[in-house]
Amino acid sequence: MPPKDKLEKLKAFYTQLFPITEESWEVTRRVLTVRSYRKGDFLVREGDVCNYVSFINNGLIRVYYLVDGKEKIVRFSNEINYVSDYESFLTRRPALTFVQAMEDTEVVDISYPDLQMLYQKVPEANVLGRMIAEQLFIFMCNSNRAGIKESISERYTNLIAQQPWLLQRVPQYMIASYMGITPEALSRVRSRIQKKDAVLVN
Amino acid sequence: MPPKDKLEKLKAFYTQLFPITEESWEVTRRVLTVRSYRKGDFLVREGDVCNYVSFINNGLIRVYYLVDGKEKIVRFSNEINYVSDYESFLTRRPALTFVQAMEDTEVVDISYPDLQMLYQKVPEANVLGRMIAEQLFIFMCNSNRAGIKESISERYTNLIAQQPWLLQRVPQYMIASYMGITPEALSRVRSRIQKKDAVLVN
DNA sequence: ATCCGTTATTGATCAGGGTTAAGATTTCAG
DNA sequence: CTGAAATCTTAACCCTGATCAATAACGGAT
Repeated sequence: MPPKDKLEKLKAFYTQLFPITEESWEVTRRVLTVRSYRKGDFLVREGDVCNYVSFINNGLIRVYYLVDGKEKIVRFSNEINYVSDYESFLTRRPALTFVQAMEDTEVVDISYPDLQMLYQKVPEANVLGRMIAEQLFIFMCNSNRAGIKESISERYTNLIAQQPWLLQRVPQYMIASYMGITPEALSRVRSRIQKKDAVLVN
Repeated sequence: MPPKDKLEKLKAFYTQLFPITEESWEVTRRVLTVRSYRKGDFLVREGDVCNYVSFINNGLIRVYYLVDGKEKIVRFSNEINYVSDYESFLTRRPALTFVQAMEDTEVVDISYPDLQMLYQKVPEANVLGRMIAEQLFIFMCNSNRAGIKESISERYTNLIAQQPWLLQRVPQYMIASYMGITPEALSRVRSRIQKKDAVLVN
């Protein structure tokens, strides 16, 4: 069982979503594992069946597809968030993504069998599992909509407005990949934005 | 309370996901409503807060964004599936989509407050709610991946392989919209595919 | 059968992002 | 501080799908 101080963030995350009784929490604690990754380590590789859902205590992780030798990033997850190839985790089929630490990262994770056990033994687990799936769904709706309704320069400005830490912690060519364009295209977009800003200032 | 025969498909859908006790089902039945839409009717309009999740007994429904006066279809749902602006439903914020019947359609729906009541009173409801959110998530992963990994002609051939009924029930310009391209572009893709097929036959 | 509105096809041109290549800038280990 | 690797920028050209426009095919109503 992991030490209490490593679980504080996770417990706060939970209780903010749904009140959990002390007994339920004690049952849950027993199946949690603290794990550390170094920058560059893989949590999941394409072809693995993803066996864990990981709550990030600190650090930064990216999820990407490899298409014709090129990385197509689909998600960045940082501290106080979950990360997983949740699709592979749920379906028990080989992952089609890579999940990689971009910084030294500490996570608290739970295995698939342990989570199924919790779903049976701890009633609140189902509520939490439902809410987490719902939040994932809402997040995906948002990023889908960004792809459909926004121009590339709008997407970029919105992205850095919503997740300003990306600019500090993620190289631009990965932000480009996340936006579905090449680094060159993003560079052009940025210079256009800068020129427009300059005009507005004058 | 709706007549039993209108709920058979829904009950079969549920029990296949998770066994539900007769008592729980009786509680659930009481809050279900059968509703009919004519071709062209809207279940949700942009700006409405979506108040229902609807299970489709029969018919066909599309969900789309309106961008610069143009419809961008994001989902087709047919019988034995759910439809809703689930994002608006969950967040209780105005919908950003339109949800419209493409054929005369009969649904069984549940309102937001009734579903919250079920989540509190009927333990299985949380399991079902979790599983439905998980399935939605998996579905979105799949369509995201199609957009990322597949060429347009691959997407088209996969689409009609996976959902052949689309071809019969949906005009091509809407399939194009669903694929994120113009009707003209889809028409050209189709003619290219046909030529290739012809070559293979000879 | 005919008409009209809808849907599908085809062609010409255009625009935006991809590709390639070169150079500039930043980062960081030694 | 220095040099190498990684990252970012800029420019030229290319290619795919968008746009615009005209025509053809289809489908339902009379």
